[in-house]
Amino acid sequence: MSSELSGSEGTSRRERRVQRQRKEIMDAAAHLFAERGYSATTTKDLALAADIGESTLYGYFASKREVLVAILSEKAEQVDSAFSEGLNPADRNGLIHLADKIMDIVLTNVLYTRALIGEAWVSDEILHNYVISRTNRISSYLRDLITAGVSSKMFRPIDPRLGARIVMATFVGALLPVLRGIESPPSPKRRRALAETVVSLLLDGVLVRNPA
Amino acid sequence: MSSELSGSEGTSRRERRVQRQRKEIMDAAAHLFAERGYSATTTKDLALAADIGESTLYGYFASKREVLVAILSEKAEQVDSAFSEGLNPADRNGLIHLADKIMDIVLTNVLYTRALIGEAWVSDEILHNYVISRTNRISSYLRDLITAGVSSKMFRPIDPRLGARIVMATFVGALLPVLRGIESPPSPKRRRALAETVVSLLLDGVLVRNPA
Amino acid sequence: MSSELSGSEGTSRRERRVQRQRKEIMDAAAHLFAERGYSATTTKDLALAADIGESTLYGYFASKREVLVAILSEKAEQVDSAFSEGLNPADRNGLIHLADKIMDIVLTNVLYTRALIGEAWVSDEILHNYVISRTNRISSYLRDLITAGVSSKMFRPIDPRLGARIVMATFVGALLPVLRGIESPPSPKRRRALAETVVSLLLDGVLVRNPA
Amino acid sequence: MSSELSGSEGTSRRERRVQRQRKEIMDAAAHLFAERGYSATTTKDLALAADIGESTLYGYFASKREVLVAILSEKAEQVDSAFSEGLNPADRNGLIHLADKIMDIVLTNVLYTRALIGEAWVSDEILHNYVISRTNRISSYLRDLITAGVSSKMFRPIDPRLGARIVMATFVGALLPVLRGIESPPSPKRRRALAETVVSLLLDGVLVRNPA
DNA sequence: CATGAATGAGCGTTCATTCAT
DNA sequence: AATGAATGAACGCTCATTCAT
Repeated sequence: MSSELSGSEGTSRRERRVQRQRKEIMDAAAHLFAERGYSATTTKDLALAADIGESTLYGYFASKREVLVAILSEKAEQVDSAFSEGLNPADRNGLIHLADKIMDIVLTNVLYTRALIGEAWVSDEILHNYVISRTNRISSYLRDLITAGVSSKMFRPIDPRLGARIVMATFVGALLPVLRGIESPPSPKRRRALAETVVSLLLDGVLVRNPA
Repeated sequence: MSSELSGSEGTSRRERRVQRQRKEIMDAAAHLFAERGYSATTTKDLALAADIGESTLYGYFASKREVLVAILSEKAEQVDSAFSEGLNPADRNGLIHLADKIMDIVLTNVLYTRALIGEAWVSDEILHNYVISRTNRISSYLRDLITAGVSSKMFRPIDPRLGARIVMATFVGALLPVLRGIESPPSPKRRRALAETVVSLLLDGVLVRNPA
Repeated sequence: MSSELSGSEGTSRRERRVQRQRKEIMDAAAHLFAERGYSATTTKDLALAADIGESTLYGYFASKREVLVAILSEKAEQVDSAFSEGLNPADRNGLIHLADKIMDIVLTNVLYTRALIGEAWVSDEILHNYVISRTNRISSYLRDLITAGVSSKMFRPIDPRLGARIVMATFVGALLPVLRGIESPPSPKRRRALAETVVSLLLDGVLVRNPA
Repeated sequence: MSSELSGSEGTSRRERRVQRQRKEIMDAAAHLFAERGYSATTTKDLALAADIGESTLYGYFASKREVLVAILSEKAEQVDSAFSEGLNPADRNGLIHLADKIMDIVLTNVLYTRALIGEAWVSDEILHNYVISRTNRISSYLRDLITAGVSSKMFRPIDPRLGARIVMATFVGALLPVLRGIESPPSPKRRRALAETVVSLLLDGVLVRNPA
């Protein structure tokens, strides 16, 4: 009956409150980091946005940079776990689903991703730990896919390396305006349509076939 | 006798010297802004890199931000003049040439572009004045191209808006790693090959045709 | 039944517990104050060393400075009571015993004394209340001793004021390295030997006598 | 005639001004460090005392600690150079002169020395670099002196180590009240008298000789 | 009563900009 | 025209103390 007993899994009420507060700070911070960049965001801004005293921040994070790292790490975990479910899209529908999923992950974390890219643009450490290590996995997956497509004669004989790069480039470029905040995120419906168009374009090209 | 008289066309020797100094400062600044971002670059850094006193800076620019604006404006002019020569690539070779040219412009100004993107990522003012106003023109051109292609039955009936976006996305995404400094710029030869592959992929898609 | 009633003499069980806790805090604090100084010791350090919550401290002391004052007052009491037993060393053995005793008091309270000196070095209040008021008594005792020695023709006619000062200086200087932690405290045996040497040197000087 | 030429030794007018300003800051700082200790002195205090802006400080010193180090290093140099002139006091007058000299050095640098001791009391680094390295040299010198005195049968057979320690202790203890600011520095005359008494006491002891 | 959490005040330090020369 | 020196404002961060539980 006591509060000690009420937490059955070792996460006491206090600990949960700490986690909630951390999350609130991280959300507010992601917002600011995304909007004006890490360097240009002050701890005063963070405190104000999270509605706490400036020094209270340091009860939850050891430094301003730790807030950034916590944000990015959390996001990284989410992305990793999302991709850990096997990706085996051999057909057109599978590809569309994959494209849709990637966009879903990015778009439901717009702020986090925007902050990530902003800092990765100037920090090699962030770039390698949180971007390249992730994109390498996707790139590797795409290369395998293309190689399989080519050897099964379904695809024209293109360089898998180059092909993978172009596919990724297309997605990255397509998502940038949303991440930057120029465009509002597409509805699930429009997202699906975009995925279909991209996949169709990649597979079929833009030219009319069989100009019989 | 005086320097006033020696320059008959308004660009006196003194003025030319000022312009040369401004340019040197801008080059050094572009380097630093690109590498570590505008916010994280100090005026001391700028002065050191340009080999002048910290206060001398203010003889040439009204503020640190003015240096950034000057850099971006100069770049914008270059890009605009590059695109002002009519772009009329109706055929495959014209498209390849266009792709090559865009990449050329970006890649011969890596530092400037990197600095531009870095700051446009956080500043709406920079974004609209120096990025969107530029991309809109390219986008508009691509839409026209696609519309023409579709109505002439050369292209499959795709949404010109979406098509233009995807084409641009592909280029942007492909150039990002070079801008960020992960990859070294491609040689003219490899650049041409890349342009050909991209255009080929866009036009023909990846699937084998005539699975007759 | 209540704790109020259980303690018939004013020192209830609770009060004893409070005193014990205060003592524990003071011991931990003396350690820290001695090692790094009062200013450089944080209340967090104190709480950690005393194994209590940071705010619990304020249940036992009104402020950080109160902890210091409590430490010094306790030490002052000990010293006073140690000296209150009459000091009447008229002969060489008595002097040696006195020297030994002073060193004993200081050395069994190294931490306290080190903290005291450290703070007295910068705080006039501490200096006068806890150092000078104590040293004056010893000084006065020594002056009497010397005066007696001189008038009984046992000592050469030296200024008692100056003599007392030099004797105290010798002891203070000799103990500093131990207080500062450069040297480990001497064993009782070595302490006695030191006392003998000092007294011998003071009484007899270093020159060979009667080289007759 | 130009300012370039006026500085004949490479120390330009500017450089001299910088050195003067540094010195002024160091003097003000020594005062404050001596009075309230290094930890308890803020950069604001320093700036106020030196009558400059708080940030101006950093044009002359890299950090608050650098100010301390500069003060102590300068003092160390003075002491070293003072002792570098050979110390060869074989007779009573030589000893008195030595004692007088040591006191002179310390007393003409009361503030510096007080700051030094205050910080050496809590910082091992300061203690070893600026105190022990200095005292070791004096101690070594005194041991040699005593050894010589003993082997020439002028001194009674005492342990040179212990003897040196006691001599130093006497001086240190005697100077402490002045350093701490309890007593004003003695006049040269009184200083000489003190030196004579100390040496006399050390050599002859306090007891009357030839109690025939 | 003990405590983790919160915080205002202030710390040492940096920086874009101005000023005196 | 060029600059070293100066600085107010603000930075990221710490700390003695208070408060809610």
